[in-house]
Parts: sequence; structure tokens; C-alpha cells
Amino acid sequence: MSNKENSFKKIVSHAKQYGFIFPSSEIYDGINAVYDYGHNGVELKNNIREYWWKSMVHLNENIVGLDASILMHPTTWKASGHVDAFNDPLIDNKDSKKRYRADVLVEDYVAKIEEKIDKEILKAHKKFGEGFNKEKFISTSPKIATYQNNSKKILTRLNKSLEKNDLEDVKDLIESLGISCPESGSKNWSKVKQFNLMFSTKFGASSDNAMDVYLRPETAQGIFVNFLNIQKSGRMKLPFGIAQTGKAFRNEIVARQFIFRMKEFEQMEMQFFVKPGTQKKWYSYWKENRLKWHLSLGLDKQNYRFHDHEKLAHYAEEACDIEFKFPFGFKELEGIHSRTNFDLGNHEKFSGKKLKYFDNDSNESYVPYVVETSIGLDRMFLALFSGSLKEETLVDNSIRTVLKLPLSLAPVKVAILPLIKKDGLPEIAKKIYNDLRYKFNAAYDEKDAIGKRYRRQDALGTPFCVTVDHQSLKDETVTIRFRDDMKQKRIKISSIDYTIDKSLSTINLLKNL
RNA sequence: GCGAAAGUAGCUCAGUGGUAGAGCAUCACCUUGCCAAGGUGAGGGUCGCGGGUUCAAAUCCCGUCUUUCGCUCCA
Repeated sequence: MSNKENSFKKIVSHAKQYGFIFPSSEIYDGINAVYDYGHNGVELKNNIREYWWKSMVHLNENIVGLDASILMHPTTWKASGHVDAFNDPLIDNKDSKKRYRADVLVEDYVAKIEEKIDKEILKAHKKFGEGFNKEKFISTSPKIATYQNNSKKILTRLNKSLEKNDLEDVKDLIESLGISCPESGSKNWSKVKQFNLMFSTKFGASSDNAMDVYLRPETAQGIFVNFLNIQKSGRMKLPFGIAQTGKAFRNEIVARQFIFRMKEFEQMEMQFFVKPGTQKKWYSYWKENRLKWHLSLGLDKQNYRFHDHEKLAHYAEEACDIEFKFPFGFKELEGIHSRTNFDLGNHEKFSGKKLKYFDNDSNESYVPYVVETSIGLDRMFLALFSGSLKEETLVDNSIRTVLKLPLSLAPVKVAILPLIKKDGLPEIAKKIYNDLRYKFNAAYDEKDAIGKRYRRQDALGTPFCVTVDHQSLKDETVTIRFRDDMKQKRIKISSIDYTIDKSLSTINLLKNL
């Protein structure tokens, strides 16, 4: 087994053993690609969400929040393009056992025809030299006319059958073109099957008049349909943003790699509305800004990189990912997309309502352009969790497992430990515990040797351990131990609160943004 | 969905046809007391699930579910 798999296995089992993540419905053997967050996991997840919200909404005066519902009017998904784009016609090659998107196979075939056209042009260019007129050549060459005709015919037929959902014709098309498996060359194809990535359910209790609705495959559309509500009630002026966190659902054909790709997942999205023409500027602004946010959390810079998209989604003009070095390699953590006016424009079309912004500076009204930042909360969780889990060999050669989470995101902030279970130490410790609980998520533990209790807290990522010892009885002091360097300081009981607060506050991180 | 591998206690794993095991973890009591691994005891598994072969199945066969890896897709 490779080291990679090994460390990933460790992460999964650590997450389970310490109450961060469990497989969903585990007593029934679990359900594919769905997971539950345990008592420590939910704290960490909430803390990540809160940190994002604070930095996005509270610290940007032109960004406000929203919590739209998961169920939306079905037409939303026609307007957004998801009904079409999330419907993949797939075909298997029976010999090579490879699966392809049927439409992509046909499109690749057409692309090859276009390559032939380019070759013809190049050939002619060489032949005629300087005086070569490209436009004229294209419009007069009979060979090119045949090629162009051909590819047009093929694409028209493909689009027609896809529109009518005539999958048999798509297969006929593939066979009549003699398209073979790019890998094996085999032409032994299965039927074309339709996969819809959106979960659907019924709206309305009686089956006669029930309407098909979808669980949202992305949170963004809830923002777009509320664009004018927020803009008007919030008296927002361009540029401004709307931020939202919430669950989204995708019926992935293959969903794997622990919580990296789940069928039910949580997004943290911000749609930034800008004046057309300024989108490039804002796109690069948010690209840099979002990377800064990630770096503020203190994991090694080497863990992050940008990946610019070459092949763009149906709505995007420009797009990039911030990738994180997960145990299974660099993978997308956050997407920054320049979505143009595609979404708002389409919602205008489908709803018949105007979604324009009146610009007082230029005295014109227009549909704003949108720059989106979209991050998977569960992926952020996995990034922090896997990036923070360390095994250290100490001077006595013992191994310490420590979860070096950013301090302010740790599920438990402080553990109160009586050095021993007698002599009145537990009483003092419990009093401290009860006082601190109002302010921090605190833990109390009196079982086992003190060293073992320290290690237990290390494994959860608890930044501070406060130990009550015999000296505490005399002078109202305790020791406070820091997770990362294991060093202890003796401080007054009355200053515990302040000491912890000072180093935990997210303000330290946020001020650097 | 296809191909490959795996599934035994909370976790990591041993056990290849003959009474279900270890280490760690958990709980109780005793002991020590500032960085895991002291003592005594306890709890916990119809060996993923269903079927078959056999006198006998964790072990062999078939199916199924789940997980990991590859193809594909994405936040």
C-alpha cells in the first residue's frame, strides 16, 4: 500500500474514531457517498462556516446574506441550464468497458472534420503563397463545402435527437458515422442511457396533481432569483454581493473519496453583481482575495494552487479553481467563475420579469454581470482536517497524534483537567469549567494520567489545556498548556478567559485579509 | 455504471474447513501524579447481508450492499 493511501486511511479512521465523520445510516451498511458529522465534526464545520460568513458578509459592507430554500420552482432549472447540462447521455463500449458521453463522441468526430478543413486551408495557403485569400478559398472550395455540410448535418441531427430525447437515434448516429472507441477501436456499443444529475421529488401530496421538483444542484440560483428583492430592500448599489451557505444535491454517477464528493453537500457561495465591462477586474480581484482567505488559515502555502479552466461550464466566461493538495492529490476546493449575465438574463427570459439594475451614474438600466466564488464546505473541512493531522515523534521517541487546526476553528477550545482526582482539585477544575463554558466550547476530563489526557485533546485539536494542581489550592493559579509546542505557563485563574480569548480570536486572522 | 481490491470488536489487524483472537480504545475499582503504554476486573462480534456446497463455513461458490483505486463528472 502506498503512503498516500495510508495517510488517507488514517484520516478517515481518525475522523471516525474521534467523532468527526461517520458514514450515513451505518447500521444499514451505509448509503453511497453520504456522510454524517459527529459531535466534534459539527463544531468544526460550524466554525468554518462562521469564519467564511464573517469574512464575506460582515466584513464587506457591500455584501449581504441570504438563505434561500432548497426547493425551487422547476422552471428555475430550465433557465439555469441544468435541465440540459446535467442530463448526460452516456454510452458504454462493450469490449473496452469504457464509458463515454455519447454527445462528446459525436462532437469529437465533428472536430476531426474541422481539422481536415484547417489542413485544406493550410495546403492551399502554401500553394498560393502571399496572395492567398482565405475567405474566398473557403467559400469556393467544393471539398470544404462538403466537409462543412457534413459537420452541420451531423450536429443538427445530434441536437435534434437530444432535444427530443431520442436516444436510439443518437446511437444510430454513432454507428452510421462508424465512430469507434478511442481506446480500443471497437464499435461494439451499448444503448445510450440518460443520466440526470439532479435529484427529483414530488411537490404535492396526491399523485394526480403532483409536480416534479428538484433538490437544488447548486445554491447560486436562489441568489439569482432573489437578486431584485435584495437589491431593492437592501438599497444595494452596484457592485454588490449576495452570500449564502446551504445544502445542494447531485446524483453523481460516481461519488467517492470520502467527503470530497458527496451526493448531499454544502456550498458557501457569493455572487458578486457588477457593471458589464468591469467583470474582468472583479474576477481577478476575487481570485486573489479568495486565495488570501485560504492562506489566512495558516496551512502551508504549498498546499494551494490555481487551476484555470480551459473547458468552460455552460454559464462561464472565465473560470478558475483554487486547488488544495488533498491526500489523493491536488483537487478543486473553490471555484471562481465569471458567469456573465447568463443566469439573470435567462431568468428574465423564462420568467418574463425584468431583472435589470438602474444605474444612476450613467442613467441606463442593464442586466448586471456576475462574478461567483463558490466553495464546498465539506471540502474545506476535509482540507483543514487532512492538512492539520500530524504525527510527531517526541524526544522520548513516543508518537503524538495532533490535529493542528487553526486555533479559532478547533471544535473544543479548552480542556480543564485536575492533575489528580482528589484533594479538592476536581472541585476547582469544575468551577473553572462551568465559568468558561459561557464563552468557549470547553471540556472537562479527570480520567487517566495527565499525559494521556493531553494527548487525547491533541488528537481533537484542542488548543489549550488548563491543569489544576496542588499549587492552585494555595495561590489561585493554574498551568495552561499550548497544543502546538506543549509548553506550559502558570497564570491566574482569573486571567484564563483573557489569555485564551486573545489567541483564539478570529479577528487576528480576519484583519490580515 | 464498468474493471480491480477489500469488508472479522469503536480503531488497526491476525485467523484458509473443526469452540471467535490480539493491540489500542471503552467502563469500574486500586495505585502513581505534568506529557501515551501500572495493577485487577468487566463490557463489546450471529466474522457486511442473503443464498448454496458440506457432518461442519469467518474460511469454498453465487448474488447483493458498502468502501478504496482507475475510467467519467464536479463544489
